[in-house]
Amino acid sequence: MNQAHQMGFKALADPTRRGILHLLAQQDMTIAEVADNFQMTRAAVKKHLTVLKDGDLITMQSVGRTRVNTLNPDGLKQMRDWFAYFDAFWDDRLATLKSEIEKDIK
Amino acid sequence: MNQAHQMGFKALADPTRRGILHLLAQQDMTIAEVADNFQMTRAAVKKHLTVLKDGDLITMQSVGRTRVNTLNPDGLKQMRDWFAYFDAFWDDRLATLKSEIEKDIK
DNA sequence: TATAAGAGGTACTAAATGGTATTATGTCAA
DNA sequence: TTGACATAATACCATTTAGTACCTCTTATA
Repeated sequence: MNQAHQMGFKALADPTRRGILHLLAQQDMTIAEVADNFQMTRAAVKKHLTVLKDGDLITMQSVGRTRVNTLNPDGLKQMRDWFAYFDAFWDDRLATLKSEIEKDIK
Repeated sequence: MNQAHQMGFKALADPTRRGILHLLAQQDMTIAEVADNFQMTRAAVKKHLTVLKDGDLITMQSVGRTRVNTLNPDGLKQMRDWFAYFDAFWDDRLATLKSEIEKDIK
């Protein structure tokens, strides 16, 4: 359950990888095309893509001799859903009520 | 902008820290109380709390000789909102449409 | 008031993990 | 077969994590 989020959150913890996700949100890209958008070697970019794949945030598909990387909406959605645990706090009125109750208890 | 998320995502990348957030969602806790819920030293837990604070996910308030840690809903909300960038993908119909269009292009 | 105990803060260290570059090897289409 | 693309292995350096030890500050009490 919570363990499923570990790879995903680790993948999101790097700014380069979040940048890659933004790129792939625009269009699918090969490794070389992704690498063109960053000042680092293709090998380094490839490892970031592997981390994103392990985090289930993208998928890879071989097309001829290239490999196309595609955003995985399901994986991203699962990450977003982790925050649902805190839904009770989003509503300011509920949060205020909660803190008032806690004050009374003390 | 995006930089603001860096500390937050780094804070969420650790399972212990996510566990701490779940604890604090139940009730505010001192450092010692948080540490009682994990099999690691108080010093280690304290460091995790500092990371969470730097990520704006919790707040700390000194009360006498104790320090009370409180969940920061605003910080969590900002993290969740990062995913809004991908809103176009949540809707399965849009995603399907997108992939169909791409097929046509190829 | 003096002092001991409790809570927290920090510096230092060691181990583990992560990021990148380099180099070498493999694969496939023109 | 050549060149573009991809993968694998290695090495080096930076960062992260957790533990130990010692420090300050607050509170309680002899």
